[in-house]
Parts: sequence; structure tokens; C-alpha cells
Amino acid sequence: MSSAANHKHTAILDAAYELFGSGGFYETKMSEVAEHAGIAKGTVYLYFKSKEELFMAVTRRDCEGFMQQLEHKLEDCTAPTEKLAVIAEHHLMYYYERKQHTKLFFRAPNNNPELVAYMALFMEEYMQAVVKVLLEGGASEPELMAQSYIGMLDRLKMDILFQPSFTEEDAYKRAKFAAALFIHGAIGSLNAENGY
Amino acid sequence: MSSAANHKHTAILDAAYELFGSGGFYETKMSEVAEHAGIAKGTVYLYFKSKEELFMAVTRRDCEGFMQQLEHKLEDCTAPTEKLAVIAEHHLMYYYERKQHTKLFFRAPNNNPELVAYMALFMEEYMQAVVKVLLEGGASEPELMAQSYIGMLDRLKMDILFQPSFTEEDAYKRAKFAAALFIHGAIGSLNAENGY
Amino acid sequence: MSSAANHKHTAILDAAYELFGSGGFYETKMSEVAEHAGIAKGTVYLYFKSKEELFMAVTRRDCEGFMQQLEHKLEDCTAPTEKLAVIAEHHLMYYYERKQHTKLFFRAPNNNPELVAYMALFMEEYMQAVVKVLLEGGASEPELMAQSYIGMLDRLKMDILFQPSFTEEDAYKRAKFAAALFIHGAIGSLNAENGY
Amino acid sequence: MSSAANHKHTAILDAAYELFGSGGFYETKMSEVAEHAGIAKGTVYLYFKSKEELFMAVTRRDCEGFMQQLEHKLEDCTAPTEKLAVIAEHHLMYYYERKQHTKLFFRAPNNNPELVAYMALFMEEYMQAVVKVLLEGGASEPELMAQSYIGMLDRLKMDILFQPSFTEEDAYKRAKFAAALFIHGAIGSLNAENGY
DNA sequence: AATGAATGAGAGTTCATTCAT
DNA sequence: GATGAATGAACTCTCATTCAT
Repeated sequence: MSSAANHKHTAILDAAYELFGSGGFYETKMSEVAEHAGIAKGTVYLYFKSKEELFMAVTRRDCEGFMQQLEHKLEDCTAPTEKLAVIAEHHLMYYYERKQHTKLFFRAPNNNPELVAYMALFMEEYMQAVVKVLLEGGASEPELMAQSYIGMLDRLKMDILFQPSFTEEDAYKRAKFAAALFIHGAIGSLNAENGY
Repeated sequence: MSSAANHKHTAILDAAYELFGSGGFYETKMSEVAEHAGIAKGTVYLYFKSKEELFMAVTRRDCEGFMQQLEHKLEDCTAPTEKLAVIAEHHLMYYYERKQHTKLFFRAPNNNPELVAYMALFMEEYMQAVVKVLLEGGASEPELMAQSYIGMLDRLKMDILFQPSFTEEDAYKRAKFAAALFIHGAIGSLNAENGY
Repeated sequence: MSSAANHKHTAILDAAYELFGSGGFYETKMSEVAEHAGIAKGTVYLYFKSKEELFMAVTRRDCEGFMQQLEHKLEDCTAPTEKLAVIAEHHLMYYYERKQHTKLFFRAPNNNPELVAYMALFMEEYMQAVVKVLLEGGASEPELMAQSYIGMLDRLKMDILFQPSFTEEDAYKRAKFAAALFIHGAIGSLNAENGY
Repeated sequence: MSSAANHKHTAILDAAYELFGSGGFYETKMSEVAEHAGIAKGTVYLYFKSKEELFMAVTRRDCEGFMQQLEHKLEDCTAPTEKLAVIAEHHLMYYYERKQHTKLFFRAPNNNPELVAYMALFMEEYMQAVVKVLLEGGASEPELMAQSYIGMLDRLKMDILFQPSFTEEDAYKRAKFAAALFIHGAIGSLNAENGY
């Protein structure tokens, strides 16, 4: 792929990421994507053979970026607890930085087996990265624990979507909170006298 | 509303729940809903003024059912830990029993402020129910803790979607796992010698 | 089918016959068909599920009309020679009367197996009708003879397409000519002294 | 035109003949023609200014080849009956040898006056070649007779298209059959006692 | 109240043609 | 001369919604 073609490929992915992310699959028109990318409608089809394939490509690039950045950050630390903190911060901050694009995962085309398969693969990969950290800590049931941790983080990130006032500060705070809660449990902050 | 009208209203909601749930908003046709409900296409519009409003009604009924059943179950127990266990079990089992309808929350119409507002309301309400339990236990930061717990449960339920082999047994197991993890934290099951 | 629906069905077929006939399959737009039929674009699809199916229906109706009229005319005569004359006249006049629609057979959608199969069926049926007449006359190789006769007629009709000045008179004359030529052969009118 | 250019011109015509012949005008893409010819899409337009003109050129070359071969074959014989036999054999064999390309004449672009005019011209030329033979035999109405003969041959060739099992043998047999039928008429093989 | 035939805006996609390189 | 990336007009078909019956 020539440099110009590569540039256009990227421009389309960027435009599609922007629009699919903020409007979802169904409410984004290919003509809008083209317009956003500064090219003609037909040109999009030179790079992606259908709307679904474009969505797949956008999703794949986003997920891969998420994983790569995470793995890179994990290389820099050693203690499992530290790693868990890094995971939490990465999860929260990644979405905080992309808060305009929260519909990418939400409003995907249904009934597209390839996409469903890819999403399952991504979830598995993410989970395994967490599992690996937990195994270093000697956890039993590491998969369920990993799922739980990811779930916590995912929910704590939700308010980014719903609260316009959500700040970067909030994101950091929640990341720390999640790591602490996950490690020590609610009992750490619950009043033991109340029956725990 | 007469009994006959009420019956039709319900039939439409049931059909729409079935179809929106399994196919998502965009891939469900109003004509299919009508057919499923055993009535004519135009009749749907006598009860719901648009596809979006129908979706809203379906969502609302489902969320209300979820909350009502939860509150009813919570009435029967007293200890906060027990209540947390009930919440976990309710969350997992509710979705297990409705595993054919997992797309209801996933593939909703975008850019519908009313729906977004309602979903936020539901999340708030669910969260407050958990908060109330946590406050009984004297938790600090009960809202973040509630969100975290719900997030754990939500992720642990995901495999219902992706693993056809997921059993009722699995659902129960995960509910117990989540409650324990939430209360005692990962440290309970992590090898303390590994640096925790 | 209600009378109104039946009327619309016919109106669409008529419009499609007109347009496919004069412009061919590819150069006829569904929107034009709708406009010609005095209805909305979407309505066409309530009666025919695709452009190809509409074309099939038009073709089928035309071919069936051709065959039915032919069989009806053949009932009225007994001698094989008379029947051959009737066939010739029917062939020429049928197309003369529909001279605006000559592209129906010519410019059909390619690669549509169903249409190809139907056309083969029609040709077979037409041929068999001629074969039947020839067998009454005791012909050997009746199928090749039938094909030949039909071919003669079909070519003699061509000028209807290309000569704007072609008259009804011409059509009758050619029908008679064809029948005579087919029965007696060229030798009847060729100068025997020239080597025949 | 340089030799290289001439070669490319021919390569395009060959590719177009192949594709128009097997797929028809509308279902053949210029990009396919280019690919088949082993050149770039844009290059086709250096040699033919539009798809229609390319189709015209293909048609013209095919028709001219048909006529030239025919005239050449006719030079070798003297008796009109022999010439008629040669014509029949040429017609059948020409299409038999090109049976993959039967859609060239069938699925031409509509509403192209130039093409329509050319086809009329070709038919006229072919007819006149037959007329010439018939006049040597002293025929009256030689034009209608020529048309009839050509029509017979054209129809007898049709099965090449529809019967995959059609053999070269069949083609020869039909050629002989057509010549005999044309000269002696059906009466030669019909049972005279049946009323002829 | 109930129907379902009719509507028509609007979507995704194709492909002949152009033109800067 | 040769290329092939880019264009954008034009197509078929869908489906939420309406309204005369």
C-alpha cells in the first residue's frame, strides 16, 4: 500500500471511528464517513468492501490499540498489585480519553457472526492478560476473578458516558478505588460490627 | 383500558420483547412485531406511537420487573451479607432465565435522549438498592462500591451470551463467587506470600 | 386477491411490459415502472418481489398469451396446411400488433437461470404445437422441421423492428409466403432450368 | 498504429469478445475486460472511447469475420444448391465453434442507434449474399426467401445454446437438413396422402 | 377499534469514466 | 503511452408510518 493509500485508509478508519463511536453502526451513513474523511463515497469502497467490514476494521483497530497499550504498560512494573493498579488505570483512562466514542461497543451490527467472534476473542484476550497477573499472585479461580475485575472497571467507567461533569480526576480516583476494592474486598471498608 | 385492549397491549409488548431481545432494535421490523402479536401492522400504532416508544415500553417493563423482583427478594432477608448474596443470585439468574433476550440492552436505538435518560435512571435505581444494603453495613463510598458490585455481576453474566454450554449451576456458582469476592477481596484467595 | 389489488397487479404488468418491451430489462428503472403504473415505487414491491421477478412475470404472461391465442386459432381448422398458415399468420401478426415491445425477448437479464429455463420451456411448447401439426401430415424429423418453420417466421418478422414503414399488409403477405415456402420449398419458385 | 498498440487493440477486442459473448453487454465490466486483456483499466479508454463503442467494435469484427469466411467459402463452388449447402454449414458451424459467445447478439445495449443501424446493415449484407445465390437460381422474391433461409438456420442453431450435449455431428446434420428442407419444402417428406 | 395497502425518503453499493502521475 | 485511484450519478430495495375503509 502506497503512502497516499495508507493515509486514506487511516483517514477512513478515523472518520468511521468518530462516527460509529458517537452514533453507532446503524445511524452512521457511509456517505457521512466519506465526507468526514474528505473523500468521495465510492472511494470508501475501494478500501473496505462493505459497511460491516469497515465497522469490523474500526473495532479491531481499537481493541488492538487497547491491548497493546496495556501490555506495554504492564511491562514496566513487577508486583501483581501494581499491575492490577495499572490495569485499572488503563481501563478507566482509555475510555476517558475516548469518551466521545462510547457507542462503538454498544451499538454494533447484530447478527454478524464475524464481529461477535471477534468481540469474544478480544474479551478472552483481555481476560487472559488479567489472569496472567492473578496467577503471579497465586489466585485460584483466576478467570472468574479476572472477569469480575474487568466488570468492575467497566461499570465504573460508565459514568463517563452519562455524567458530562466527569473529570480526569474522577477517572484516576475510580481506578484506585477499584484496585483497592478488588484486592481487599468490601470488608476492609465495611463496619465489621454490622455483621460482616 | 378495556380488558381486550389490555390484552393486546401486553401481546405487543411480549412480541416486541421477544424480537427486540433476540434481534436488537434495528433489525426488528414493526411488521414482525405485529405478526408475532397476532395483529395487524397498523394496530401496533394504536398502542404505541412509534417504534422507539415501543422499545422504551419494553425496556421499562423489563427493568421494572427486574427491580420489583429484586426488592421483593430483599425483603425476606436481614443481614447485609445475605442481601448481597441475594442480589448476586438475582442478577445472574434473571439474565440466565432470559438468555434469549440479551440484545435488549445491547442494541438499543442510539441518540434517543429519552431512552438514555431512562437507562440512567434504571442504573441509578439499581445502584441505590445496592447502596442501601451497603449503608446498612456501614460502607464508605457506597456508590462506587455498588457500581463495582453490579459491574462484577454484569460481566460474570456475559458468558451466558457467549457460552452455549452455560448451565444454571454455573450461574449459581458465579453468584456465590461474586458475593465472596466482593466482600473479602482477592487477597482472601491470593497467596499472601506472593507479595500481597 | 381483491379486485383493486388485481387491478394494480395488472397495471404494473402493463407498465412493465411497455417499458421492458421498448427499453429492455437493464435500461428500465423500477421507478419508471411505478410512475407508468400510477403508483409509488414501493408499491411495485408489494406485488413483485424484485425487478427480475417482475420481468419473469411479464415474459410469462406474454408467452402464455401467445400460446393460448395460437391454440385457440388452431382449433378452428382441420387440414395441416391450413394450420401451418394459421401459425404463420399468428406469429407475424402477434408481433406486428406488439411492435413497440420487441425488446422483451431480446434484452432480458442474463444469467438468470429461472428465466433461461422458462424461455427454453416456451420454445419447446411452441415447437411441440407445430410438431403436432406436422405429425398429422406424417412428417419425419418433425422437430427440426418445426424449428425451421418457427425460425423462418421469426426472421420474417424482424423487419417489423427495423422498417418503420412495415405495414399490416406486409405482415400478411409474409405469413402466406412463409407457409408456401415451407410446404413447397424454394424449388417451386426457382427456375428448374438453372440447375435445380 | 504501432505493432505494440495494434497488439493491445486486439487483446482488448479478444477479451471483450470473450466477456460480452458469455455475459452480455450489461453484465460485463470494463475492469474485467482490462484484466482479461492484461492491461490497466484506463488503457482500454485509449483504444475505445466508451463501453458502447467497444461493444460496437467487437460486434463489427465478429460480423465481418462471419461474412468474409462465408464469401471465401462461396468462391469455391458454383451450383446454387451447393452454395446453399455451404451457407447452411457455415452458419451452423460458425456458431458451433463459438458456442461460448452466444450472448453477443442477444444481450446488446439497447437504444444505441449506431449499433441498431450496424446490425441492420449486417443482416442486409448477409441477406444480400444469400439473395445473390438465389438469383443465380432464378428465384422470385429472393429477399424474403433469403430471410427465411437465414431464419431457419438461426433457429436450428439455437439448441447449441440450450443443449449442452449438442455435437459437431448435430450441427452438420442440421445444416444438411436445412438446405434440403429449404429447397424441396416440407412436402418432400410429408405423406402426400394426408392431404398435401 | 382494527386493518393492511400504499407511501416515499433514504440507505448501501456499483461501475463507467477521468486524469494526475 | 500506461496506469489505477478516485469520482459521483444512479440504481434497487426496505420499512416505519399513515389513513381510507
